Parts: sequence; C-alpha cells; structure tokens
Amino acid sequence: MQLSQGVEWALHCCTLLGVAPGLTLSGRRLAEFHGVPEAYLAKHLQSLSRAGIVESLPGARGGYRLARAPRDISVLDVVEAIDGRGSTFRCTEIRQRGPAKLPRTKYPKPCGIHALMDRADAAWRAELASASIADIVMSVARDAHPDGLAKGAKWLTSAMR
Amino acid sequence: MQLSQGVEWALHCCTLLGVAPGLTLSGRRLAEFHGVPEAYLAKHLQSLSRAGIVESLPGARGGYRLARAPRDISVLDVVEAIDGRGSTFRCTEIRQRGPAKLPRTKYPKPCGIHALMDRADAAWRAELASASIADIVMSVARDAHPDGLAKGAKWLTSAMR
DNA sequence: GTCCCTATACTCGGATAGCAAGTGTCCGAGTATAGGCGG
DNA sequence: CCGCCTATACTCGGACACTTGCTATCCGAGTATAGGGAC
Repeated sequence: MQLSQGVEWALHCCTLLGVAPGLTLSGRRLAEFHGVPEAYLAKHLQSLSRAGIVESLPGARGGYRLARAPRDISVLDVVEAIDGRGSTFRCTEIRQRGPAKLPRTKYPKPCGIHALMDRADAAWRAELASASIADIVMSVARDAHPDGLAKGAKWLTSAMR
Repeated sequence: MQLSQGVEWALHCCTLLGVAPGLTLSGRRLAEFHGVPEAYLAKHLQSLSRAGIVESLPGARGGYRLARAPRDISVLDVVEAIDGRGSTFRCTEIRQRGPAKLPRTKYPKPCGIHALMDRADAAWRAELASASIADIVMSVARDAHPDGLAKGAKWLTSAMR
C-alpha cells in the first residue's frame, strides 16, 4: 500500500501557494520550482482544481492559486484530492461465502476485521485532518534554513514579474 | 491508496486458524472455507509463512497452523506480511531540487510534510497493532450468528477428519 | 500378528502469464496581454 | 497623444502511450500416510 507520488508534489505546491494570500503561479513555474516534470504535475494540478482546493485562471498571466485560506485547507483534503476518497480497506464479505454462509439478513453488524480496519483508517485520516496548509507553511518557515528561504523568496519575486 | 486484496483473506485465515490451538488446515481447506481461489490464496499463505506468522507442515495431513499464540500475533503483523513493511508515504526530498536548493548538509530536519505523514502512518499502525488475532476471534465468537458458528464448527470437524 | 517396504495422494513452494491502475507525455481550446495602427 | 484592433504567447484542460505492481494460475519437489506383502 503506497501513496501516489503526486501527493507529495501537490502538498508542496499548495505549501508554496500558501506563503502569500492570492499568490498565483502557473503550472510551469510550480514545476520549475520543485524540479519535477511539468506535464505530469499538470495532471495533479487538475485534480486539485477539480477538488476545489485551487482555482485556475486561464490565459497569459494565469495559473493556479488557493481557492480557500491556507487555514481552511487540511492536508487530508489534498491527499484525498489526489489519491481518491475511498477507504484503504475493501471488505468483500468473504464470511458470507463458503460452507458456513448464512442468508444475508443474518449479518446485522460488520465483521470485526472490517471494523478494525475502519478504525485504523479513521485514525490515519484524523491525523491528516488535524494539520492545515497553514501549519505546513509555518513549519517550513520555522525549520528551513534562512538561505533556502532567501533563495525561494528571490525566485518568487522574479517569477511573479 | 488501497490495501491488497490478500490482506483480507490472510486475516480471515489467521482468524480461522486461531479458533483452536494447533489447528492445522491445508491451503485447499482454507480456500474452500472462504470461497476464494485456492491457487491465489496459496501465494498469500506463503507470505505469511515467510513472515513467521504461520508455519507450514509438508506432506499429506500437512497444512498451515499459527506459529505463535493468537494473543501474540497482531493484525499489523499480518498486514505487513502481505502488503509490505514500507511506509505509505515516500519522500523524494523535492525541496532539495529546483532553484531554492541548498547543499545536502543544510537539511538537518525532515520536512514538515514528511513528518506529518509519518505521524499519520504511525497512528494507523498503532491502531492495527493494538488488536491481536485473539481479539478478532473473540469478536467473531461474540457477534456472529449462532447458526453460522454451528455450521463453521461442523465443517471444521469434517475437514479435520 | 507384527514389521517393513513401496506406491500413492496430498502437501507446500516457486516460477510463469494477464490485467488494472498509476506514471508520463502530448497537443488542442481559450484568454489576457503586448504591440501596432488609425484617428 | 489616445483609443481600438489584431496577432501573439502563454495558460489550462482533456485525450493518448507506457510501465510497474497487483491479480491469477500452473506445475514440480518433497513428505506423511495407507495399503500390501514378507516373516
């Protein structure tokens, strides 16, 4: 079970877009800043757009910007936008197959395995929902090396020209 | 991100093997009881065997049985045996790429995104580690319909003949 | 009746195809901009 | 000098190949058993 590669890219993109309110960057700039292939990143940006996390502005000087305040976008929102909203565990109800099966009405409660898996899933989601893009931006501002922040800021000003 | 199909099968197999100490069932019987293809289930049983969760007995009257007490086998053990032990999130350190990169020594701490993902991963694993096969067996015994348990017990006695 | 041997049937284990989803890429539709032209 | 028009360059969006890993299956090596035969 592995998370899609695009999740990492999408989170970093949202983090970058979250450093300044209304900051708009094109797919090309976002790819350039992160050193990832532009064409493939565009695919994930589309997913973010469809999910209502970022909004796209067409035309020259267009690009992507956050659709909501960084505080109101949880990491879980981004993860689900890229990787899908489905549960990690799919219960095929194999207890209802084989020689010990009963009529369908005899299974009022979900099986213990399914219930446990859902609990683990909920714990994972809760952790991701507890952090917002704003939190990530703050953590970067706090932990990153000053030189890196300076280079980033410099690139940003030149990219917005 | 979706869990492998085999995880469900493996958990149900371990649950069945956990109902009685030393209970040994062949791959054929396990597949028959759960109504799943025997050939494919065998592949997952091999994984369980390699992970030291079940031990295999060759020859006629052979099969699989739990290698440890049900109490000492966590659900996480089974999940990791089938689906791998790797983290769900793979950080490719894209912050070290692009125009704002710095020498590698300038990144003493893992990035905030990576740290958060690891926390979520840990929460998921903790939940799965908190339950053992013995717990699953108990929950089935408590929640399943008496008729289903009776049919299961009947099949079991005939299968052990 | 007891022991031994052999053939058997059953078991696990790894090696081998098929397929779906993620990965990676491309080109077309649409728009704000920049420059040129006319008034 | 000012306003309008046109061409341009850039943007997003969806449609199209490719690869990895999960899904599914098969056959071969090995062993405990069951039955038969010899003593």
